[in-house]
Amino acid sequence: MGATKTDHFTDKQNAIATLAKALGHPARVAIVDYLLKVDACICGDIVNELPLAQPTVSQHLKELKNAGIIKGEIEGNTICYCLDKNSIDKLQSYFANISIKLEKKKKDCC
Amino acid sequence: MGATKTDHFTDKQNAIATLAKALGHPARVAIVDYLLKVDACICGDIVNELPLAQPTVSQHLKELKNAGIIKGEIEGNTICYCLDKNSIDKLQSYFANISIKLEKKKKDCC
DNA sequence: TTTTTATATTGCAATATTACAATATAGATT
DNA sequence: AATCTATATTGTAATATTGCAATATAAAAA
Repeated sequence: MGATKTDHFTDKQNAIATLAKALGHPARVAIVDYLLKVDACICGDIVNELPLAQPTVSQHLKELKNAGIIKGEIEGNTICYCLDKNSIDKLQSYFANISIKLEKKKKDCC
Repeated sequence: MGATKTDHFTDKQNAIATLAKALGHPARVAIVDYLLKVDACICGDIVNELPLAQPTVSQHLKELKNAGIIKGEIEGNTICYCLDKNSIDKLQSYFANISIKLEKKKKDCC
């Protein structure tokens, strides 16, 4: 017990959950916001932007990368991290679809 | 250590993280999918739809409710759970906004 | 009123996450 | 080559999450 029962759900459900989970921490949302704000890929100063120690930031970046929210390559002693539009679009369309279905429904009982 | 440093981030970042975190588990995504599929609010049979024990499902429902993804009221020995369109829309517009900004960018270095 | 039915709560064990100090790594600079 | 700089990894402690058995709760049905 304690481990998520991933194999009992559909691939799509797991995929959405993985992406959502990656953004389920304010530091990682902040990283995404920062990547958008600077409008660039090379963000060597991201550690200075967050109220967290360098290893912690590195760990959060790793999780975002593992989940597919960002992609990045090592370039010497700097890093090139970019948002992966494909993943963002997956989330966007998932929620847009829900929203549309809720709009049609209107049986607003709660 | 171990606790999330919530107070170091903006309210919006925390709000998005809370909503995303709630959907960061496939069982909770499955619950959302099911609420959409049945197109109704009263979903007493949700326990039978998931590969999890009743207390576990109850706990996931509680987390979805705490995060604001669903709203619900107790009605006798059945439950009326609905998706909260407001929360879904928050997520949808957050990701739509990111997507639009990424579209404009085009400096696809990674 | 007793029983049934459906959901919630409690308690607990297994696992995962969060955070950081210390250290490693590797390209850039001198 | 030695040093600097930026990021990654390791190890570890604190906390959170996941899952379920056992139990509680409360309205409905008998």
